[in-house]
Amino acid sequence: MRKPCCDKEGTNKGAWSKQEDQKLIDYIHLHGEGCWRSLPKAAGLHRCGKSCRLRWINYLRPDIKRGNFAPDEEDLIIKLHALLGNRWSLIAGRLPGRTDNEVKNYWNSHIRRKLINMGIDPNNHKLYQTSPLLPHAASSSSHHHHLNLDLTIAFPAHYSSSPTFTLAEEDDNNNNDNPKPTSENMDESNPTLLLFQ
DNA sequence: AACCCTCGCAACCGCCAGTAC
DNA sequence: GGTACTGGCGGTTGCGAGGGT
Repeated sequence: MRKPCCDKEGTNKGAWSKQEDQKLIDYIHLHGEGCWRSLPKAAGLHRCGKSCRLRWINYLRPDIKRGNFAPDEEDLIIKLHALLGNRWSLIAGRLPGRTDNEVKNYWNSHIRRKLINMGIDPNNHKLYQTSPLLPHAASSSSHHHHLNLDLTIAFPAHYSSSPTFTLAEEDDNNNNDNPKPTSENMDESNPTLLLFQ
């Protein structure tokens, strides 16, 4: 049988040093990604393979876009989250240069709070029935999420500033863990999902 | 100046599906 | 066919920075 990916004894943990980063970068430039189990030893790193993978994927990869999220990126995250839920890797896959960890962190630290302040429940993207912040939200919510009859856009009316897009092409190619909504499985409160059939 | 609190982010942990043995 | 390992994912934690008192 194979050996475990790493023995926890004798491995560094916590923040990466510049030297460790450089060793990892140099090794991957020479040998490419993959085989994370054997990489630490081969690269001279006292790290778990998993830790190396994470460091590379989330921080060292040359194609990573760093810095603030643009408004359209934020918009897209909100929309994708409304469709996919907390499937950060899928969401990040649609934002070039962004990692799932970054998207997840940005959601939890910025967007989530922003939606709450707008009176929107970040879990289901519906307006709160009763909001301490927006006392009038209860009356307006019944209009918003039950009467979204705009079939050209797949999101609730409170996301109206956003551009339209479709997931259809990827679903056709590979994606069976994101089954297309059907009249059987769709949420009746969200009629717009029918667009993806 | 010192202390406390909050926030953002990097990194870890545990779980799971796929797959090698 | 069963077991163990790998790679990937989402949830969570912990630390450092910055702001407030």
